[in-house]
Amino acid sequence: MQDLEISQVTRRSNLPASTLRYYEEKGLITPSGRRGQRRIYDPDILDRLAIITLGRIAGFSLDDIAKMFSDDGKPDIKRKMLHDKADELDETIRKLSLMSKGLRNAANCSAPSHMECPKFRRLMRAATQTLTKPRARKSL
Amino acid sequence: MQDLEISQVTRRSNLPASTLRYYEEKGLITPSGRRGQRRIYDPDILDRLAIITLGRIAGFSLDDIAKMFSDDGKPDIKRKMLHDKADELDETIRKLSLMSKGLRNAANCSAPSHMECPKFRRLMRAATQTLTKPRARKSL
DNA sequence: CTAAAAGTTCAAGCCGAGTTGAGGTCAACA
DNA sequence: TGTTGACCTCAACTCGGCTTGAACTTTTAG
Repeated sequence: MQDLEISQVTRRSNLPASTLRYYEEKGLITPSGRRGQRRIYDPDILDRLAIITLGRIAGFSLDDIAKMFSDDGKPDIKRKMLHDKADELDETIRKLSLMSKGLRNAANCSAPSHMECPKFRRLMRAATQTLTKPRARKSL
Repeated sequence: MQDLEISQVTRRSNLPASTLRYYEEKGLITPSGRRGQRRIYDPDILDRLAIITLGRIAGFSLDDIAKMFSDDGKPDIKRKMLHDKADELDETIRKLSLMSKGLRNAANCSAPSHMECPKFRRLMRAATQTLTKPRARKSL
């Protein structure tokens, strides 16, 4: 049997069943059918879940991710959206790199209070000169 | 006058006063004093807020950020923590880069349903092969 | 002197992203 | 045959990170 039960999906996606049901409720995924009352999934679901998870890591909201999937009329709109998301991401990456650099710097700096290290502070100020949209997170 | 009123801080940090008070309550910042009942801040606060904001962008929780600031006994513990955070960040950056690449790819792909583009899917599966801690976000 | 603007506290509310729990169903196996 | 375990629904709860609102107190400009 090709199709997956929810337990298989949870095992292979590393997401709890409650999350899968929640994603379904939000319209992010759809089981390919039911066997009795039980959901059955096409193996494709795993790719989709991977994309969703990655999107979450990237800081997108579930709604944003849903939009990326949606076939909303004009494909051009979607293309543009995807590009925009990518741009957003690149900007975030830029900042994260600075942050990482800053953290390592602070770790190696011998200033009395590490976080007050002048080098570090310079980096940080530079990094925040373009204000963006961060995202709050919960561990997965 | 060297010291800043809360309104100056909000203007220069781009954070609402309510957030500043909230950060204070959480122990992330401390006003240098009060003039009457009103908080006054040392200009240094701006660096600190920049760091906090950047940390948030990077996906750290306020608690994590507080720990980065804290002078918890052994400086070695902190050094290690900072390095660990930086590593975490680098891993996130790696994934974000993949995601960005994937998005641009999908945007340019002419597969009927972009998100189902095989190239994209391959990228995504690759990207999630190491499962990490993402973070949920709110716009700032 | 007075009225508006800018602050303050404190409790309650909001949102996203799930998680938890009570109570029910169903299939399989000893 | 019955009990176990995997699944189901639905509502309620949690948690982090703020925001909002009511009620009150300065500060400052005219």
